[in-house]
Amino acid sequence: MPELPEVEYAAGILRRAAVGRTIERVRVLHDAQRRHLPNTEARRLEGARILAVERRAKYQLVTTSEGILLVHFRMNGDWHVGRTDTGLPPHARVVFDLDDGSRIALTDSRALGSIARYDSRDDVPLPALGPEATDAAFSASQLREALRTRRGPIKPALLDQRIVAGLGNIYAAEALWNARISPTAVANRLSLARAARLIDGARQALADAHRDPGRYARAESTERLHVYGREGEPCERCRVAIRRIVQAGRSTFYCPRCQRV
DNA sequence: CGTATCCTGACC
DNA sequence: GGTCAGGATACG
Repeated sequence: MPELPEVEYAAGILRRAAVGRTIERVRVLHDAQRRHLPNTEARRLEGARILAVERRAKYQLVTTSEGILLVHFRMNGDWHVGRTDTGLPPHARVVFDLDDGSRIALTDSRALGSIARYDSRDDVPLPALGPEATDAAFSASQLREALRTRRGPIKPALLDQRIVAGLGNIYAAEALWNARISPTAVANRLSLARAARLIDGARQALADAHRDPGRYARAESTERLHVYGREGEPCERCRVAIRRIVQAGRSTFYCPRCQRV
């Protein structure tokens, strides 16, 4: 489920459901999760009050009276909000029962996501992150500077959160289609004009998603995507067949005609 | 830079 | 049975 717009949406769900509440019970239901949040850590959270929920890139930071939780959904994570008197949702990995009878569960079929607790904000091991694509201060010259040492293709560089925070595999492809730039273009040879187009393209892709946050949960999942998952379909702009290639082990979809190197 | 890895599930 | 999946990281 999660790229940045989905994480933003999920963080809002969590904030509304949990801020101001006290955690009564924590269960960690999967070995992979237990590595991030051992039972001793989980127990420390019982009785903690949830004070704030913030998002940075695809991370969620949950401030509690007993430390900070660093949450990452990875490929499949999501929050499920329900009641403590009902059954657990499928793939519930970490479950928080709150004092108002509500229940927050991290659901994550692949169990690649994580929740970890740290004593204070300074202890949270957030990696180096570039500016958010949606940050109005993020400029073409900044992007060029960040790409200065990248001699490889632009698309894998866009997935590097140190360059731009928040773009994932889908929106990186969509951003490049919007900007009419080939995913194989050499990153550090991007002109200033193309860097500007790419930022606009990324903002457009994220804005399109923002208008429709629950999209991935529904059947028409790729309905509003221009290239992702559309191998063989005609490009909306030029009708040439969308192509799929693999870069850095990930699928890249693009139009070979209107996305030029 | 690319590749393997952490996991499970869906699909061929 | 094999392949693929929206992420990030440790490695070579």
